[in-house]
Amino acid sequence: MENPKTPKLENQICFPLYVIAKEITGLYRPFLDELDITYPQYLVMMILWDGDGLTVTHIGEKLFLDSGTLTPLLKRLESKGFIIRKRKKEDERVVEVFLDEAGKELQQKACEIPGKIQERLGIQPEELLHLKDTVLKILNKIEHK
Amino acid sequence: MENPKTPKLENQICFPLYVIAKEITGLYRPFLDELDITYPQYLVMMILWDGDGLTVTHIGEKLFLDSGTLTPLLKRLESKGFIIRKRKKEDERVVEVFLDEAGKELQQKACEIPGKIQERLGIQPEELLHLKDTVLKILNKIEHK
DNA sequence: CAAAATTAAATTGCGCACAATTAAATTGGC
DNA sequence: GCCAATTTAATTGTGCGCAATTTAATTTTG
Repeated sequence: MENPKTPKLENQICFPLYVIAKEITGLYRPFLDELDITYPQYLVMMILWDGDGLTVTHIGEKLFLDSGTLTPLLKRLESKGFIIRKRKKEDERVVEVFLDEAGKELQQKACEIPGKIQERLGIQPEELLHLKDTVLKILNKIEHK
Repeated sequence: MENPKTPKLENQICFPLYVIAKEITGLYRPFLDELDITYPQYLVMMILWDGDGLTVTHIGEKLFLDSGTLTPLLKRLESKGFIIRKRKKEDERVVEVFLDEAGKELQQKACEIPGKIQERLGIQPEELLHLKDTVLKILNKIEHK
């Protein structure tokens, strides 16, 4: 402990972010358990509810994930009947992802989640928006270097 | 997409937090690679540099991690010579964690990291402090319910 | 004191996250 | 048209992260 420059947990900015991300996904867990999906799977489903037929690469760009993470995740969603993976005819390298029936039904059930989370968080929406703005601004800086 | 309450990625507060936590740990990676440790291992080492001899449970409370995560992580740190795990004589259930020689040497090398990260982030320290305050405030609310 | 309850860590099992490599399809250059 | 380069997913391997269970030690209780 001689060196005054020794990194300390309480000086870290990344650590609180790492913790809060874990804690908030923990808040989602009971609700997502009922839908039989995980938080990363929920992220994928949200993208597809907004319009399906996206490629694995495109989903990865939106979520900052690579095929090493997505391929097995998508296979799990497919095996549960939430999505369908189809190789594109014009380019057999590409896999397009579509909603399956159970995935469309899931959408209705998922509509209750945001409200429940907000309630559980108990924080002013403006404050959350401000936090989000700050985070997005920093993310933008990190990405563009 | 009929239901207007359908959760959307761009409305999520958790998603940007999840992304920024991943991105910032990504910034640490090249520097931590040189020390042959991961980010979670770095968190443990920071705690020990501040004073060693803590129990697994105590470390877990500081990092919000359980023994299922910590036990194998600590074994990896031990096998690399950074720490030593010792069962307490007065209570054999308890494992206390101490710095080993390589772990003390690591401390000196690690002192350069915070500066390099801050440089790479290129963000005003005040802004980071404000972000941290906001996150800690929200974390406090979540914890105490 | 002995049985029950509690506590601490380890173990098991599953699902990310990511680097590195591989396999297959497509594109571009000559 | 053919070969090299590129692109897209999939695969392999390692390390978290967490729920659930197990094991062992200690404490509490009757």
